[in-house]
Amino acid sequence: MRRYLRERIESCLRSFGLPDASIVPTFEKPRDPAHGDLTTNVAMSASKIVRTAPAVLARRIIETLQIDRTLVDRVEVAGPGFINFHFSEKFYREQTSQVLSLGPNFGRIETVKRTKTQVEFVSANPTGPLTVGHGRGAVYGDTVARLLEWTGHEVTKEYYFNNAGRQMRILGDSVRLRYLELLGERLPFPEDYYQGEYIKEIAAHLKEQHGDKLRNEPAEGIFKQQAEKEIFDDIKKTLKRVGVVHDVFYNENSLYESGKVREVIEELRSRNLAYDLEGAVWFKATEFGGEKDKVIVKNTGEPTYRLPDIAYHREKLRRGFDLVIDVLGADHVATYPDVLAALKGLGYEPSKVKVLIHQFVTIVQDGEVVKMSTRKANFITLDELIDEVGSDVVRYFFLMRGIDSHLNFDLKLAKEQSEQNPVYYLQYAHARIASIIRHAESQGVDIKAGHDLSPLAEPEELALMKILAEFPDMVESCASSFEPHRLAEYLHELAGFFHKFYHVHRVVTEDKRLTAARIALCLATKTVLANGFAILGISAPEKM
RNA sequence: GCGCCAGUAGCUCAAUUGGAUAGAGCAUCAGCCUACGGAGCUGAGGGUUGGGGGUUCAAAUCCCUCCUGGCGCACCA
Repeated sequence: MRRYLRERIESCLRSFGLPDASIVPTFEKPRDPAHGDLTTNVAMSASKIVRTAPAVLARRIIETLQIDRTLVDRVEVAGPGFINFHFSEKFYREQTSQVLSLGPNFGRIETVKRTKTQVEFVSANPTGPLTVGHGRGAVYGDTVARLLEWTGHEVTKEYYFNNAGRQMRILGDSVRLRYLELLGERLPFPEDYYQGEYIKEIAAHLKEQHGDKLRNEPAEGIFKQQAEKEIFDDIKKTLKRVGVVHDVFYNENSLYESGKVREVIEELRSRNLAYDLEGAVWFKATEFGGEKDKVIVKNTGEPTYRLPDIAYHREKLRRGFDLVIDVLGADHVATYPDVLAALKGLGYEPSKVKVLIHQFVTIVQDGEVVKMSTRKANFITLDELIDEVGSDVVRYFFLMRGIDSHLNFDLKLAKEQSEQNPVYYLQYAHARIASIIRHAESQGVDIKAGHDLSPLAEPEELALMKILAEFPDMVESCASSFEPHRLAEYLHELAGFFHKFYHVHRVVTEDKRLTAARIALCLATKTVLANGFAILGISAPEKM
């Protein structure tokens, strides 16, 4: 509909002698329903170019405008120069029919050429269980991936990790020390080692399998391997519990083994973007507006994290992705400008990389803020959270808010209120519809009969049909702005419109025509709810 | 000191990305069950959008400045 109106108005502007693309009309849904179904401010933004008062220009536009009057009832100029469009009931009935005929695909954009897109998220190294903070990134990244899949992207969900390096060495040694403790040795356990219980469990498994034969094994051998394996298994299991499954696990080590890291250094050197100083290799970040140059290889010969990050992102673009999305926590804000700068320096298009940063989750338990640190193991794990409130609540809770805001997660409250969590408001609407349909069937109503929607004319029915029609635009706009929380809000509103409709009107009555029409409306609502839930990754219960 | 994010109702957060009278959920108060699910519906109170300046037809939204909180500012990841 937006596209149609835009095209009509553009042709109208052309007839006034305005060059193409000098003004692109945009539409929005007015806050106040009295202002119509869609509104445009085109007359206000064009008034300067045409040197005409906005209201006068708006009037000229609607006089010239040629549109299908069976779809649009009324066009009017209002306020300082808005042009408001009031759609016809026929239009909304057609949209609702669309929902029914497209079913689970309503809202999906089918394009001939799908954009090849990668979403990288979670990417926590296997040093411990996922925290609630990881959970936010996991659920958010996954939902962005789902939104993109719905809007013409071919999506690869990727997890980048590193099982080498200092932290993993410490992890292996932590397990070794716990293992030796189990063998009865009394050894000091360093404070900066991994304190969590899970380390002891891994050590216990090793003792079960190998007895005391590992007494003289080095930390980096079997201890580290076992730790990595068990922890990674747990991470994947946890992710799966909240519906997150990655397509690719990309190991940083492969970038060294294939020589990709070395290539990057050499290429940067040959482009005069890297130089040696005090035994280290530096990247000229200042060439790209950075504050200072950055070390990419330490004087020990070891690369900093920056270098493989650059190599990895270069590989992403080489792999042919048109759009690369990185979901990062706020603690990584400082890292990506260097990567983007290096990509540019290497001749790649940095605008293909979109970095989405989510703010931290603050856990509040018993009125106290719990600081999270994997090493100190005083965190609430994502797994524990799922145990407490369930996957649907976890996902919805994380998705309800914009990623820019700090998320205050009062654990006690989440546990106590899980019965009346906002997500139930949505799911209840779905279950209620399912129940109505069961009831209708028991009364002998043919659910699959054709849908003649013309008996629907009550305000609550029209309001419901209107909001159903907005779903595709909503999905598209949430996908392009990477903002799932707006979809969550939309679904909340939709559920509200349904509850109101239900409260005022009885669906199954003696009037067969009306019953059939209202059942169709119910089915359409159920479909849109279910489609929205599918994007958010929450279940659509038939019963609760 | 510098950079990024935020500051909106008692609390947690929205606000169609610059639009018309700033909205929801909890919480508080007052109502609604003889028929399809009351996990619902209706209504009330609650605001100088952190402060101040600016930009324009229009600012919670953009710019400047100050205040407060979070996260960063490694030859850690």
